[in-house]
Amino acid sequence: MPRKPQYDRNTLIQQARDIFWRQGWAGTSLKDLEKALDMRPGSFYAAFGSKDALYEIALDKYAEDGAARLRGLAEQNGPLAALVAHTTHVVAGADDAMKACMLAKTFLELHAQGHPLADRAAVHLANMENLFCELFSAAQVGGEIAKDHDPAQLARRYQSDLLGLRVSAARKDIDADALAGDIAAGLSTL
Amino acid sequence: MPRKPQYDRNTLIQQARDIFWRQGWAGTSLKDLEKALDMRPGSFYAAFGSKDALYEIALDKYAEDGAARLRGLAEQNGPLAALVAHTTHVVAGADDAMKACMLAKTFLELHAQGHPLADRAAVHLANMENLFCELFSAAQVGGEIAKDHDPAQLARRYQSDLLGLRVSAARKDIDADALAGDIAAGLSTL
DNA sequence: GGGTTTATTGAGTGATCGCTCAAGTATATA
DNA sequence: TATATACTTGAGCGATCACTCAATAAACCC
Repeated sequence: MPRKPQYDRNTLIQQARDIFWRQGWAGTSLKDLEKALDMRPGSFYAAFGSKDALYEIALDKYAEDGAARLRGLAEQNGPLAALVAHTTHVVAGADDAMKACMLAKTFLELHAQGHPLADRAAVHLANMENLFCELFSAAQVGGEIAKDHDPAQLARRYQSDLLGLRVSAARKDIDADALAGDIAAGLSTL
Repeated sequence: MPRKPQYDRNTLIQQARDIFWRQGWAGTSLKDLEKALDMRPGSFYAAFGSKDALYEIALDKYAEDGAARLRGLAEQNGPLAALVAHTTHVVAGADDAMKACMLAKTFLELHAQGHPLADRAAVHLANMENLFCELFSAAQVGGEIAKDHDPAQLARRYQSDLLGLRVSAARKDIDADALAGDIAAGLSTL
């Protein structure tokens, strides 16, 4: 009976994630999305419901992919090496505007308006901080870092450092690799 | 002959700076400004020319006031103590959304659009980084920190840490004072 | 192939955006 | 008090915003 959609939903979500990530919430119009996804308004709203709904899907995908990637690194190379590798990886992309964290950008843009997406971004940030905490704990258990540190404190500080790095990395007058190296070096002295 | 304006221009700029700082560029409509400044459109455009022009004035004031404050701290307490005090001061305000740096918020929001205000914010960030560099240099000359550091590297790292701190401080689930303490403590071990 | 179901199209909705301008008002000098 | 010179007002401009919906086209089952 039915007719199947022409598009691949997952691809569309990835494209939407990238354009939202780069341009932000207010900076991305429906015209931008229609152009990037090659969809007409009717199809768009049939598929996703609203701009906000798609943003939420894209934000969730961003957070899930990031966490999954770090978990994969930890399984392969151990917790501390994963954190070190993660530090340099997050600023390795080509697009400057996408070096900054989408969660941070979303939170900063929408927090003052009380927008639900800001709360959701904050939850994702907290989850990521918890993952960092787990990895620091595991690194302690494995003897990679000294026992006299509080993993939660290390996680809070590391996430803050990462956010700063990723804001700085979006600037073209900052040597992001050197800055990432400084932060990664700090991890190795724990 | 003429008639003097009812408002105090400097006060208006401060109010505009605060609302832009909190709500961002796209998040602040002319209606918001008219309400906050108690001005009708005609007066607004006679006084400032455009929303962008006022944002630029507000951004410049933000940057100048911040730099002047830090310079004052350095003259009173010396360069290193100034940096330590600055760290805790920037996250001491009451409004969460104004704990994040206005320069960073502006840059992140407008960079991808190629908006001139993003470039201006980046210049202000670079100027602030240079001021940090001067203070680290002075701290070295004064023997407050070891000689084997590169002041420019310290400045880059410190600014990045500050930006991360100020993003984190906007979240209500983060202990900003503790995080600021961690960063300030790091300064004292140099 | 006929009938059903769903995807797709694109003109068009009301609301809001930043902004203009002619008319009115207040203050200074003469 | 008369006149000149601003400042202030607010209705309303065209453009763009996110979004809707009736009409059309395509793919499936029988």
